[in-house]
Amino acid sequence: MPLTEVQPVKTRTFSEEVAERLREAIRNGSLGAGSRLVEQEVAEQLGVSRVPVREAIQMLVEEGMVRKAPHRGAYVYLPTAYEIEEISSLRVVLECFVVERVIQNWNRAHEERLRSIVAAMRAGMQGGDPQRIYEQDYAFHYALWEIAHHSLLLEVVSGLRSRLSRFLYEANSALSQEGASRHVDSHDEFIDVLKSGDVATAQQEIAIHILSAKTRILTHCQLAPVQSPAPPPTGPVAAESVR
Amino acid sequence: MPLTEVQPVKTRTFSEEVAERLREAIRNGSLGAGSRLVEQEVAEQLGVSRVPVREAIQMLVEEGMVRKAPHRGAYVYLPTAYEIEEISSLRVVLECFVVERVIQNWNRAHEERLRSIVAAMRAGMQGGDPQRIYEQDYAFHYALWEIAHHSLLLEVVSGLRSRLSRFLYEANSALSQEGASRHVDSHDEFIDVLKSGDVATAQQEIAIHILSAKTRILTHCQLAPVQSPAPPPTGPVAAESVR
DNA sequence: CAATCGTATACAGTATACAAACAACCGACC
DNA sequence: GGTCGGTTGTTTGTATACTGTATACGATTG
Repeated sequence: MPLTEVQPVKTRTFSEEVAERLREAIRNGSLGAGSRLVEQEVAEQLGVSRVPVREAIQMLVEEGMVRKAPHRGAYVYLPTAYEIEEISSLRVVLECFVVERVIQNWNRAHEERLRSIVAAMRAGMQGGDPQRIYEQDYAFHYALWEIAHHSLLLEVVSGLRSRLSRFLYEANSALSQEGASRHVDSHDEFIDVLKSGDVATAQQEIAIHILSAKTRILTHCQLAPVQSPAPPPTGPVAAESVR
Repeated sequence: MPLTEVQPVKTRTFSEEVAERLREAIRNGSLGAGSRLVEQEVAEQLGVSRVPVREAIQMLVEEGMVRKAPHRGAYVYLPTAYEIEEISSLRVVLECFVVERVIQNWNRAHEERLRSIVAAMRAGMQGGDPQRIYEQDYAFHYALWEIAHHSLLLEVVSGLRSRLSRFLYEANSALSQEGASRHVDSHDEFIDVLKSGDVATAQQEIAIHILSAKTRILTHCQLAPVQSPAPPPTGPVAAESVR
């Protein structure tokens, strides 16, 4: 018996689960910038022991959302405007590389996949569902990364984007109706460019896409005022309500 | 009191210490590809408990030296030739970006710093010290990354290079006398190009540098034979002598 | 004899307990 | 009054014990 349609049981560890909760809490703002992540507190709130919490925090450190120093603990990190610039400039370089490879690998199936994502995005827009737009925007990029067929590139560039996720969500929510509409349309136009095989134009397009996202973040989101060389926030900022 | 030149006392945790030992063991081959890293065993051999070992292994996973699957443990990973290609192609893209920024920021002090590194490299070559050549080669790149003044770029590109470190050391050791000499000279010539401000040429040079390193690795080092979708090596490959 | 299931064993995942380190506070001494 | 030094509390770092899962091997049945 082949037993198709049967998915393997997802075996997520507590660590991953905790990391997901913390990511969510940071993204939606209930864990604001500077909040200290005290292992004991988080563990009690989520009903697990400190070990999974430690590992979860470590994951967030890798992802750039949290910083920590030995014996001094972890806290939610707020990037500076300069760091947003850094991330975006790297994204431009890497996404241009992605585009180059996508065009090399281009085929009909890829086009359909991308078109359907844009369709879902448009549906979300018409339904007034910013969350869905955000998700489909991510799906679009993720599809491009996969089409590029370069697993390491995917890892790096998706990691970069995840560093912006909490701001992108916020900034895109503030998009006007016409703005969102133009945003969605630009994706369809971008597919046309990919299809035409014009690498230079496609790279220019995606660079504009990334830089406009950066601009939206810089104008709509609160960021750290200056370069912050001081590691920990001195004040005991309460880390309330993780779930 | 400004107290420049004073570095904070580095308070290394056991985790970092263990990670360093494991890295070294992998680099010098005493932990060969496919060796399983059993937490209990490593902990006993190094005289610490399992917790620091877990964290150390996690670090190596981030660095790409080790893979792990839930409930199945960790093992030393041997990249495929394709993955070496992936790493190198990304390095080309990123180092070209580095070069662009280095030229933008170029000044006299930077030139002197790079020249002195090449001088040390040449000394190591004449002294027949391949270890030193390797170190100075790293120092050269690290200096470039710093001059680019882009901390995230530094993080990403240095991480990429660390994935190659164990192979670069091996491949560069096999360099002939004249080969090493040409290698060193090429660094001085590269500084000249940077000084001239010719971005395109500098990018071409560094691309050649990276791709020749790749070729050396592919020809001199043993790599995984095929794409390895099978995560763990089934056989209980003994993990002998970590220290 | 083959295929499948049960059972044992090994090891990662998790919980709890203890020790060490940092930071803040407070008192003493210049 | 300010600085130095001890003292205490909080929090991380580490050790140990326990639980759950995966794999292998042997038992059982057709």
